[in-house]
Amino acid sequence: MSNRFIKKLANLAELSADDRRALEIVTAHPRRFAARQDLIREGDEPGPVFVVLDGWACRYKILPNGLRQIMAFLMPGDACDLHVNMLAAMDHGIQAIGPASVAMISRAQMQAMMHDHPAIARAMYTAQLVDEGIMRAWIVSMGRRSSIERVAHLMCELYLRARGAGMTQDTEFALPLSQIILADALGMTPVHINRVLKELRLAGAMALRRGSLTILDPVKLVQIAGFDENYLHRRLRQATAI
Amino acid sequence: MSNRFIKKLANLAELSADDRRALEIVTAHPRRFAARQDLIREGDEPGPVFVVLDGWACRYKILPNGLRQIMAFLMPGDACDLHVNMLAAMDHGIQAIGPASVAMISRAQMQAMMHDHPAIARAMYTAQLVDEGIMRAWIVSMGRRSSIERVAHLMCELYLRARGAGMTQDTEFALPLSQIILADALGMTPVHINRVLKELRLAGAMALRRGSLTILDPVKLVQIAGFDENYLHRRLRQATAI
DNA sequence: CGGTCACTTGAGCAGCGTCAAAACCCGTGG
DNA sequence: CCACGGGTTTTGACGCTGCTCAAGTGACCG
Repeated sequence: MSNRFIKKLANLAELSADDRRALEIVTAHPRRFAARQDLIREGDEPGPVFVVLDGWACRYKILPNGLRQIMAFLMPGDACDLHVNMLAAMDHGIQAIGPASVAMISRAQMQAMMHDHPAIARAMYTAQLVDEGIMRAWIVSMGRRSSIERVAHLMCELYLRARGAGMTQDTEFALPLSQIILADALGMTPVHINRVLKELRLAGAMALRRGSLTILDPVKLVQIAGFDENYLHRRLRQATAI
Repeated sequence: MSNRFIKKLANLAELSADDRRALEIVTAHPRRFAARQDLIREGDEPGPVFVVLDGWACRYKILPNGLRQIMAFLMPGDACDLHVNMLAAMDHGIQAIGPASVAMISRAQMQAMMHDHPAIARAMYTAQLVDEGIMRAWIVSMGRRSSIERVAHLMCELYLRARGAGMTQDTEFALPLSQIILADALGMTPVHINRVLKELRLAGAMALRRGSLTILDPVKLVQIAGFDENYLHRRLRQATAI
C-alpha cells in the first residue's frame, strides 16, 4: 500500500519494486503536526527534508508590518528542497495548515537513497523543477492577472496537482484552505477573496465551500484563468539519461 | 583573470586553482547575443546550461493578452537551472536585455565538472538555493508590498547581487534596465514606475538614470523597502559536507 | 448556550491603471 | 553638422479594481 509521496514520484519516473520499498522505509515513521504548528521557522537552521504525507502545509513569510505572504502550498506527496541544509538559516517558515503527518528524512538517509536509487533521484529532481515552475507561475499571477483570474488559476493548479496525487474524485476534491489562507497566498484581502469566490460561483465556474472545491464548468474556469498547464510538466522527457 | 561566474562561485565555496581552471575552460567560448534576442523560448526543448558572463538577461513569460511578466533577472555571473533538461519543454523564455555574452555548457560537460570538482558542485547548488530564495522574495513583494516598497526592494536586491559579483563602485552601479523592463518585472505599468522613481529621487533615497543606479541614502532605501538580506544567504553554513 | 472563528455583505475610498500628449535621448543618414 | 525617426521618459486628468472599515450571520466546540 503506497503513500502519496510514492504515488507522486511514480508519476515522474519509472519506479521499481525496490525503489518503492526504499521509499516506504524512509517514510515509515511520520511525525504529526497540529494545525498552525511550524515544521520549521524563518531563521532556524535547516535540518531534515520534509515530506508531507497527509494534510497540507505552506511556505510563508511574515513582513515587519505583520502582513503574511504564502509562497507555496505543500499537499500530500510534496517534499521540500533537497539541498536546503547547505544554507545557514531558513529564509522562510513552513507551517501545517491543518493537522498533518510529515516524514522527516535526514540528509544522510536521503543521500544514500538517491545514490542507491537513481530513479528516485530523477523523480526528486523533476519534482523540484516543477516546484520552481509553480513559483514562477505564481509570480506571473501576482504581477499580471486580475483577482478573479488569480483565484481561478490557483484552483486549476491545485486541482491538477491533487489529481496527480490521486486525491480527486471526478470534479471535486478536498481543499482545506480558508479564505484567509487563500488571501495570504494570492496577495489579496479575505473580503475580496470572498467576493471573487461568489463571482466564480455565480458564473457557474466553480464552487468552494466547507473544505471542498467543485469544478462546475472546467472549460469556463480554464478560460477565466487563462490557464496553460505546461508549467506543471505532466508530460516529461522520455528516457532521460540520469 | 577570472570572469564574473568564477567570482560569484568563489563567494559560495572555497575554490582551488584547479577548480578555477575547470571553470575557465568551460566558459572559454561564450556566444554573443543581441539585445532582445532569446537564449531559449517557451516551448523549446531545454539544451545546455546558460551562464551569463556579460550583459543582462531575464526569464519571462507572455500572457495570452500580450502582457509580459519577468520572473528573474540574470546578471553577469548568473547561471540557469542545472537540471532543466530533464523536462520536455521550457515553461518560460530567457531573453538578453542588452547585448550579452553567454557561455553554454553541455549537460555532459557540466556533469563531468561537478563530479570532478565537488566544490563547484557545492557552489552551484548553493547558487540555485539563493535563486529560489529570490523568487520567493519576489512573490512576497508582488503580494504584500506597495509599489514604492517593491521598487526599493528590487533595487536593494540588485545592488547586493551586483556587489557579490564585484560590479559596484561605492554607491553606484550599472543597471541597464529600462522603466518598461522594470514595469514588467514588478507587475506595474511603466508610467507608475516612473512616478515611483521620481518619488524615491525626491525622497533622497536613490536615483536611477541613464543606465546606472545611485544609492543616495542606503538607510532610507532599506527602510522604505523593508529590506532584510537574509534571503540572499551571504552568510553560508560553514564547512558543509558535500 | 455562549464564545470564537470564519464567512458574508455594504459603503466609501485610494492606489495604481488608462489614455493622451509632450519632451527627451540617441543612432542614422543625408 | 544637422535633420529625422523610433523608442524611452515624463507629466496630467480621470476611472476602476481592490482595500478599509464596519456590521452582521453562521458554524463549530467546549
